[in-house]
Amino acid sequence: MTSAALHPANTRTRILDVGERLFVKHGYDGTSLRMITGEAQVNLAAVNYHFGGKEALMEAVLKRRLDWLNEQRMRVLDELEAAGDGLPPRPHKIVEAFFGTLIGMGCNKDLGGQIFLKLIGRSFTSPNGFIRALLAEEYREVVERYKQAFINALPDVPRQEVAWRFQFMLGATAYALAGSDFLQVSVQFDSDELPEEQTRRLWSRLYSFLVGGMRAPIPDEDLLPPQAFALASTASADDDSPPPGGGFPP
Amino acid sequence: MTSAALHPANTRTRILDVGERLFVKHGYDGTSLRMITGEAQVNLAAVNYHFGGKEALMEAVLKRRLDWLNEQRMRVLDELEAAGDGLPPRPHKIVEAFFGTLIGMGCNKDLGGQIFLKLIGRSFTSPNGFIRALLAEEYREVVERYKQAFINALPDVPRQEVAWRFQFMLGATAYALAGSDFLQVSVQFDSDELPEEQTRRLWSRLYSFLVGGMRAPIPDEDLLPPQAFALASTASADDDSPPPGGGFPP
DNA sequence: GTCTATATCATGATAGAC
DNA sequence: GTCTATCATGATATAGAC
Repeated sequence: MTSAALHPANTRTRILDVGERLFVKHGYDGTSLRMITGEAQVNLAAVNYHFGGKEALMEAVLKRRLDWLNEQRMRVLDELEAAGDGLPPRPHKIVEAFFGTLIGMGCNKDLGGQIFLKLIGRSFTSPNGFIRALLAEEYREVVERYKQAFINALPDVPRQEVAWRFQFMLGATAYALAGSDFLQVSVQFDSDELPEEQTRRLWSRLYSFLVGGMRAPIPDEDLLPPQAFALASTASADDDSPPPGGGFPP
Repeated sequence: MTSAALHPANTRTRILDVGERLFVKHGYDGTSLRMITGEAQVNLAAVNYHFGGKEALMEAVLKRRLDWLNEQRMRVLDELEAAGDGLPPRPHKIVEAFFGTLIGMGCNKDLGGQIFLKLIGRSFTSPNGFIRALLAEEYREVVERYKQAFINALPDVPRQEVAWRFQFMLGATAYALAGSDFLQVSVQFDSDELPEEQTRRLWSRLYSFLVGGMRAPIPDEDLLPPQAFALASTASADDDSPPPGGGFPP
C-alpha cells in the first residue's frame, strides 16, 4: 500500500485539511509549517509553493469554508423573505437561518464538521490582526444584511439594541463551539467528531437561549447594577505588596 | 527624571502589568519575553528570576486578578443567600452577582480594568492547554457553587439545561469582552480605556440579554431545525478540484 | 510539482560576573 | 536583584537540482 493510498486527496487539499485541524488544536501562532507538512506527509516547501506562506494558508483554510457558508446564508434568507408575502420574516426564523446554517455544518464532514466550527468560533477573538480583518471582510456583507433583517423584524427595538443582541448571540454561539469544556457541559469534541445527535441537541438548546435573549425587554438605560457591579468598580486591589507587617522582617 | 520615576511600581509588578497588556494584544504565543521586558524596561532575565519562566508568568498574571474575583463572587453570593430568609435568590440576582462582579472590574484600573476583561474573555478559548487548565482549576469551586444556586433558583428547569445556559451566558459575556468589533457595535477598547459610562451601558444590555436567555422556554428535545440546519448537514462541498477543463492546458 | 539543503532570524532559558 | 553574553532550538522562507 503506497502512502498516497492513505491520503484521499491531492497535496493542496491535504495541507488544507491538516492545517485546519492543527490551527484549531494549537492556534495559529502555535502551529508551525513543519507540524502541518509533517502530518500531511508533504514536503515543507509545498506550503510556500501552493499558498505562498503561512498567512496565506490560513486565509485559504478559512475562505474554503466561509465562501460556502456565506452563499448558503444568503440563499436561506432569500427564501425566507420570498415566502413572507412582503412581510418581514419573524425574528426566530432569522436566528435559525443565520445560526442554524452554521451549526448544521458541524454534521457535515465535507464542510469541515466540528473542526471548522471550532476554528470559526475561535477566530473571532484571534490575537492575529490579519485573521480578524479577514473575518470582518468575509462576514461584512452577510452580517449587514442579517442585521437589517433583524431590524425590520423588530420595529420596536432600537437599531443599536438589535446590533448588540446580534453580537451577544454570536458570542454565545462561538463559545459553545469553541468549547472550553470547563463547565463539564460543553461538547466533548476533543475526540474529533461530535455525533449528529448531540449536535442537534446543542442546537435546540442554543436556539432556545438565543431567541430568549433576542426577545428580552429593552434594558433601562439608567439601570445601575446595585451591588456587585458597584462594589467591583470601587474596590481596591490587594496588590502583591509586601506581606502584612510593613515590610519589616519577622 | 530618572527612568524609575516613570514606572510607579517595582520590577515584579511592572512585568505583570506589561505582560497582561501584551498577552491580550498579541496572545500568549505571539508575545515574547523580549517584548515584555523591553516595554517594562527590565532585564530579560528578570522574568525567569521572578517567575520562573513564561508559563509561570502567565499563571501569575491570571491569578493576580482571579483570586480577587473569586473571593468577591463568593462574598456577593453569600450576602444574597443571607438576605433571602431561607428562600433561594432569584435567578436574575444570581446573574447579576456572577457577571456584574466581573464587568464591574472593567471600571477599576486597580483590578486590571478592560485589559483584564479582554484577557479573561480570550483565555477560555486559548489553544494553550495549560491556560485552559489553570482557568478550569481557578473557576471550579466558584462555578460549581453558582451552578448550584441557579439550580436551586430554577427548580422546574432540568439541571443539564441550567448548565448549558450558564455556558451560553459565559460565552455571550466573554465575547462581548473579548471584543471582535467587526459588528461595529463592539466596544472600542483598542484605545486602551473604555469609559465607565459605556461599561455601564454594556452591562445593562448584556444583563437584559442574559436574563432573557436564562428564562427562555425549555427547548423541545425533538425539534428539528427545518431548513437551514438540515440543508447544511447534507450539502456537498465544492472542493478545490482542478479548474474546469480537466486540467488540460488552455 | 516535488525535493534537499540552507539562509536568516527570533525564541526561551541559563551561566556567571557584579 | 540585576546585568551581559551565550546556548540550543525551532521558526519562515527560498534557491536550485531533479
